[in-house]
Amino acid sequence: MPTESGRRIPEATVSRLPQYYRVLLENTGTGLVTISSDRLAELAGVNAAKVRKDLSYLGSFGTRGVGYDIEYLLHEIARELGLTQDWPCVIVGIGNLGAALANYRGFGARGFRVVALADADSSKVGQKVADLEIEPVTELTTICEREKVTIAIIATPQSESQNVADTLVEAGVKSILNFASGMLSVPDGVAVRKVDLATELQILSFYQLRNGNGNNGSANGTGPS
Amino acid sequence: MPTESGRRIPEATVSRLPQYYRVLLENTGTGLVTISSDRLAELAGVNAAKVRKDLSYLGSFGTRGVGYDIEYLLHEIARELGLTQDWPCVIVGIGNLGAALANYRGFGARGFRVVALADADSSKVGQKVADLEIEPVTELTTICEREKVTIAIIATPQSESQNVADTLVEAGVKSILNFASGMLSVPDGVAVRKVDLATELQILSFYQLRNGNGNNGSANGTGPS
DNA sequence: AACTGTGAACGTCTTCACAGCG
DNA sequence: CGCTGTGAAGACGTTCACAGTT
Repeated sequence: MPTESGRRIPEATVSRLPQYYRVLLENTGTGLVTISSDRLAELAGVNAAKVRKDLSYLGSFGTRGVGYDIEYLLHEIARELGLTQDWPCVIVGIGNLGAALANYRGFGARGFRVVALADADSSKVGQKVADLEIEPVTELTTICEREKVTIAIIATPQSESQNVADTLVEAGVKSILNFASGMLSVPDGVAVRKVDLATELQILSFYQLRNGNGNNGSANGTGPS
Repeated sequence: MPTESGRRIPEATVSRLPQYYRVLLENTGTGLVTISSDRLAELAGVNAAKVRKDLSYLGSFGTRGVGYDIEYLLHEIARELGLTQDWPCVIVGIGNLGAALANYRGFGARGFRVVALADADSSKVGQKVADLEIEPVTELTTICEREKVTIAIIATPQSESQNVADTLVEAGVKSILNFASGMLSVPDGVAVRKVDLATELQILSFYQLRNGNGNNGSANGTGPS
């Protein structure tokens, strides 16, 4: 895992930056100019020391005795996460979930525009979902090039997911969000994040058995308050 | 048999058990009776030592020189995860995502039955989705009691999510899968897992910027491959 | 010989506690 | 004084390497 510059940001920190970002966004327009690590921690549901350490990886732009300038911090996090850029996305597999994702307005931060939809089912091809026409998955390479796709969302059945991923990688896509249940093999340099509903439910099931235990998964997760 | 006193299973292990379970399921009916940690690791996309250590927390039921009996292992993992039981689920918030989840056949393991749907929008109440009639969210407490709901899925806008969670907790629900973007405050003893699409995309965006970096997320979390 | 089970080493993440600055 | 930034300690997770078992 090569790191290009001296400033290596731990993975755990990266996965929390979006939470801080959201909290900060919700605090703009409230008249508040600064926010303390304590307050930010409370709103994001984490420990204050963790907030300070996380932010210190981006540089030290808090003011002692005062806190962090909200606007400035937002800007810095956005820059670090690449939210100042436009990332055209394609969704592959327009079933229930794929269609819901296509329509999902809550993709939150701007910059993630769904620019194309693809499906293997020829009876779906040509239909419109969220103002986009579904294209045949056989055209995936062409689509990625035409739309300069950088992020792909796979919402196909698991049986197709590896093939789709291979095609995407071939077409130069470097980031994949995978909703299919299996693991994807991709070359180094391609990032994959997985969202698996069955897995989440099974983990909850475990903690349900062990009740009275406030534990939960942390990775993406939420801590018990 | 190993030390059997403290059977505490690390959280990281719990979050991988569903993956092993899925892989094992896919290997039933292939004539194979046993599987080695090496093979299981390869299929699950993890390190073999990790597989052995993870499974050793459940007890030691591999056979040296041979591997693990697939059927037996499946049974043990299912028992540990509580997949032998029935967990009635309610989905709150039947928008695009909630409806897709209601229709989602891929909830994978049996046992997670969606038994009720609720929404705050009165124009949706009474409509049928996935053969279930949408009920008013004001009835949530009644619904949970009537259906003996153990797991709730929140797919409402963030603004409603905390209220919904409070009601669910009040009604005795101990496990929540949260698709809304914010954090939920819940008492100890209630498990929350969060799935946030915007967060996932933002994390991918980060690694997109730092390209050439072979990093990726693991099951839920973030773990370099 | 093949493979598991596990102590020990190592690396990463979290938390504490306080020095340092405004 | 209030709050950040951070070294150091500790908890947790992963990986190695090999003893032990069939």
